[in-house]
Amino acid sequence: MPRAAATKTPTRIQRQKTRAILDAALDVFSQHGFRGATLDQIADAAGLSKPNLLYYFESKEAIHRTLLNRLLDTWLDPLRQLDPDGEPLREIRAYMLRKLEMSRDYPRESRLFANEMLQGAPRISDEINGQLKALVDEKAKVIRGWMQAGRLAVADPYHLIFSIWATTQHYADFEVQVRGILGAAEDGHFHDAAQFLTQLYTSGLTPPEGRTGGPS
Amino acid sequence: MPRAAATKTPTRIQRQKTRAILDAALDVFSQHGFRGATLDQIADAAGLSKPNLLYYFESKEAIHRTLLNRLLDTWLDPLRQLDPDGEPLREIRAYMLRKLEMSRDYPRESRLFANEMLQGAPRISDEINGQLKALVDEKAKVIRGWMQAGRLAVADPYHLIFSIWATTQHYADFEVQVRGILGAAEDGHFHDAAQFLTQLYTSGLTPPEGRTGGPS
DNA sequence: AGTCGCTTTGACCAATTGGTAAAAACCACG
DNA sequence: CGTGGTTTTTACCAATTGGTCAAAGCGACT
Repeated sequence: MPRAAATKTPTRIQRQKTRAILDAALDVFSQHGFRGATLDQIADAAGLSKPNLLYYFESKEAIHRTLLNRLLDTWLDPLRQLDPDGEPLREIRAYMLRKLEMSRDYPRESRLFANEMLQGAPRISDEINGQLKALVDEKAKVIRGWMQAGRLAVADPYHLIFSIWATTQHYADFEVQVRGILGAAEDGHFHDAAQFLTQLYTSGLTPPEGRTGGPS
Repeated sequence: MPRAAATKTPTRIQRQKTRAILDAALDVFSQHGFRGATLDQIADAAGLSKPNLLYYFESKEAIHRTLLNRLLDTWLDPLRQLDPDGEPLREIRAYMLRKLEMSRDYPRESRLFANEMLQGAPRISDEINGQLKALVDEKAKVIRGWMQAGRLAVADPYHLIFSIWATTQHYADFEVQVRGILGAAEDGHFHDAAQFLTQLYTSGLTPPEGRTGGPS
């Protein structure tokens, strides 16, 4: 029984079922939050009986914890890729677009995260005050460096990052609202969003006049 | 018994208790969502017994419905105030600031709304496709008018509105995250946010060159 | 074919959940 | 100070919830 910390080699069935469970759980948790989700719902969605589900995961919380842990890694990746040696404006825009793509490709993950935040991040606050804060601090420093070098309009780098998070995740988290107002679109309006946000951040961050640092 | 549609004059006690219940319910629902909230939690927070609570409201859903109805009204107010006859850039900025103030002063309402969206808006989709859409359509047309008159940089007005919603509500909905990264501040960093967003939208929406419409 | 370990099931539990019924307590008003 | 309506409590309920347990089923390998 895999219930006590991975027994050596996970069987093919084990990997397969675990994946099905996590996928189903992502559906349910991202929609209803931790408290609002039930094991029966998850088991149903995964095509298993509840006891069978609990054969693969110790508890409801264990499933949720697993999801959150996996999430944070991929979630922070776009920011990690922000290159201190790149061209500032291009880097910011590319970061924003990567986040937007994440919202498009992983909306459930975005909503899972949002749900956790709304609840006061009871099971993820450590990571927020740890990993996440550290990474944001680091990148904020990079951005501030660019600004001080005159290669980017001066603005608070933290709030800049927040605004990128907010605007991009909005299309996943508030998808229903967007669809309600703009109607259903094949790509969920991500193309238009990308264009709008590119423009907003381009004109919002282009430095006023002469470039200090760049080549010619 | 007030349980069957308001009996004429609501007693002082009735008004008082109903308010306490709604306030407590706002706390609980905004944190845990509809499914995740329990009547016991709400009753506790309101300082009542569960049966006593159910003396004032028919059901859990009735409480939630009441909250959502009241919410939508105040929620759309900032947008309603957007004045077609005002100075475009000032109007947009003022709207953004009003929304930001709402996030600061009514964070629970913001989270209640967010929770409902995350769940797919099962009990509010009518209003979204009705009232909300109508208002947004109307104001988007106003904004597009400003853009076509050269009084505002050209951009998709819908996505502009979405970005304002996203950036401002972020400070309420993701408050834990903001606090985790920036530390606790008296005003929850709303001053800095206001400054950043003002700058972003000002430079992002200022029309490129000659003003067409305005007085000299 | 047998068997050993992995997987699944059915029956079950205690706690919690939304909600009810009726009696008791309270309160304003004549 | 009593009385009629309002408010609150006590005692319940059936359904759902997260979770357990032992028995049954299954599958790969000898």
